[in-house]
Amino acid sequence: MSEKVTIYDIAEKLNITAATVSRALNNNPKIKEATRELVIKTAAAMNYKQNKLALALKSGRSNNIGVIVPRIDSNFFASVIRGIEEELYPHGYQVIICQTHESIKRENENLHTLVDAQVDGIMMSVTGISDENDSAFRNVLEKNVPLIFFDRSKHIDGVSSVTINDFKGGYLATKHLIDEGCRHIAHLSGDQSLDIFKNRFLGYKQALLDNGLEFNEEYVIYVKSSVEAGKEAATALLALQTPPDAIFSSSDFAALGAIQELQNRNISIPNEFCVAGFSNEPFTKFMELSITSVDQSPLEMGKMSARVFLEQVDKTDTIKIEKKVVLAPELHIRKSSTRTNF
Amino acid sequence: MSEKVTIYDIAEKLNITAATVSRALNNNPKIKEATRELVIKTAAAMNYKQNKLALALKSGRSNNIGVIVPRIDSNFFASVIRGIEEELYPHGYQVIICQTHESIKRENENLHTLVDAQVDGIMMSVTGISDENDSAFRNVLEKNVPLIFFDRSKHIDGVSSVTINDFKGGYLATKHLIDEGCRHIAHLSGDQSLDIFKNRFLGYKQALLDNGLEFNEEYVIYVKSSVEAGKEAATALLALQTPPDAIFSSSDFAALGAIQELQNRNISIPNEFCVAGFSNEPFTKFMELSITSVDQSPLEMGKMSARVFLEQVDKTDTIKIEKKVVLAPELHIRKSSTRTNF
DNA sequence: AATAATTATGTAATCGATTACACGAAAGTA
DNA sequence: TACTTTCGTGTAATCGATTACATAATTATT
Repeated sequence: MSEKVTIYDIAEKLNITAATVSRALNNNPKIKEATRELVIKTAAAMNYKQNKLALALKSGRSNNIGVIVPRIDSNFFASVIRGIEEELYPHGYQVIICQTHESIKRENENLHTLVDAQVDGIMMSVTGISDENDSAFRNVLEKNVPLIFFDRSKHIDGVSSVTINDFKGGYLATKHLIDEGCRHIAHLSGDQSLDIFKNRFLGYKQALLDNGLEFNEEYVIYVKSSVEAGKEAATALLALQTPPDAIFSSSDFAALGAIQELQNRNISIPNEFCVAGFSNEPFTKFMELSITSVDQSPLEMGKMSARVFLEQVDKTDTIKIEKKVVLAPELHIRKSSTRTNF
Repeated sequence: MSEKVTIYDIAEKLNITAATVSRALNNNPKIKEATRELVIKTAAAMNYKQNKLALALKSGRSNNIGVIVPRIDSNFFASVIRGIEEELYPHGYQVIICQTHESIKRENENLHTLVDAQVDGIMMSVTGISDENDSAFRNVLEKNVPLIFFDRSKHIDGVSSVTINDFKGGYLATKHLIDEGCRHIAHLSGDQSLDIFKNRFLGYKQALLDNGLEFNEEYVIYVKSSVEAGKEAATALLALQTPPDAIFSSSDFAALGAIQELQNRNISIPNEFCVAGFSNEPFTKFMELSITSVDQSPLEMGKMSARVFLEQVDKTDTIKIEKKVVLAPELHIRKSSTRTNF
């Protein structure tokens, strides 16, 4: 019942060769129409299924693509993957997922494993901890496997990327807080080895300067993306001689933590204090005190990454294409920063 | 630079045959120690990488497993996948993900594609819309591919499953609402073709009966898992002659919608009305009015599914193993249902 | 020293599909 | 009729690794 039917079985039954069967099934124009029909009919009758592994070995293409993310159970990464899968599904690619848990070692292992498995492309969000050793990336490129960074990117020749304009995102959020009347705006940033955090920070800074506000080193705190870290940061900021009256956080989770801490101290949001986050996590709009946040359009980012991959694959691999797509961030203004509503 | 090194290249360089190289690399005991060392050293020097596709073709095992879920961008499914990936990583399996978007057609396509790609196992959460045609599942089993259902399961011979005790989850949540003094408890259920919803419903019903409360057909509403559906359901319930004083929802999203609707009508939670949800989505504990919910331990569910798979793979495939693992649900009691705190 | 037993390696088939090349048959041309 | 094209199919190599079987080389046994 479970015996596999091969083109040889079909060939034997029809008294022809496997080559003819193969050609008939692949719509090779050199095959007589009658033969083609007969083969196709017989193949269907015998429940023939092409052996993808044999095809992969012969062609060197596995029809799999690999996706590497820090972790999959975050709404952002899961949404990007959703976008990738949906865009690639009609093209017959399967998506293999790998998690790094922010470990460089794991990232390198995943890169090697994917190359060894002969995936046709790799899309990834790099892990934070900077590593001078680019050998794993180089290995990918040397094997001519298209590599695309999304969101968290690195500057490596030959690698395309799909990111959002984090500078603009930081700028928009900060400008909005200024417009709401905040004058002492603090910033929760993240791992500075990642461009995304550096750029959000720079956008924040520029918005301050463009609007005649002083940039204050003390107002910048580097945190992990967690509720707890946000609480601690808020505590630290409130202990300053001149505490801020707003926070722009590079992480929605840290923003939530800060809000919780502020509320514990009976500081009224948004009247006394405004908060804006980044990523537009689903919970930001669910909260009773909904949280203003910068949307990164993860679904679109995933689809775009997939499209960039499709453009690169099958191209004459002599010409290296390096495409940089930058998506526009979108500020979602909500209660945590809307004084005009009150 | 990117030419692939094969065992033939190594063999040629050492003036031996590929068979010897293969045996040396696979620690075959029949190989002279000196030869083995020489081969291994040379392989490393030449930067040899085993061609996984060739191995897969020869062995019939791809070292890939497939995971099919309705969608990946839900915290629950993403967490299960995380668990699967983490458990399988040390064993060298790669995880291919597929989404059905609740479409039977898509589910069947995914099943066939995965079988065609010769995955070594499939783990999935079935899609709701019931389908009498089990041929896609049968195809998987006929090909001797281990199949494991998690969370949303179906009764099919030869298929193992990892679920939680949904009956108990429904019972616990309802009992808790009763203990808080609620006497008219409504229930938001889901697609009745899925066991998970039926069982949560049955648990709810049994808790009512065990505690001398009447089961009222009018109090049961079938909703989609969305905020909007929860709002509509709450509206409908409040329009009843005797409106309920509590809701046990099979979905956290619907529970949230109901809460929002109740708050809009200035109904005080939990004093006048209690609400409990299901799934323990991250946002339930983030809310200012945190939501009581039943936890399904998705990470553990994923890991357990992976373990069941590992037990089944490599077993003499004459003996069909069918394992049913039922995890215990855990009720997380929060503000939305805790009158004693007030 | 002759034979048996053991050990290490080579030969060739296999997994299933694709495809360059060869060749016979049919059709077209002079 | 004889010769060139065209068409359809067969032959056999290939992708890269594994492995049953055969054989050569070495060691053990009497």
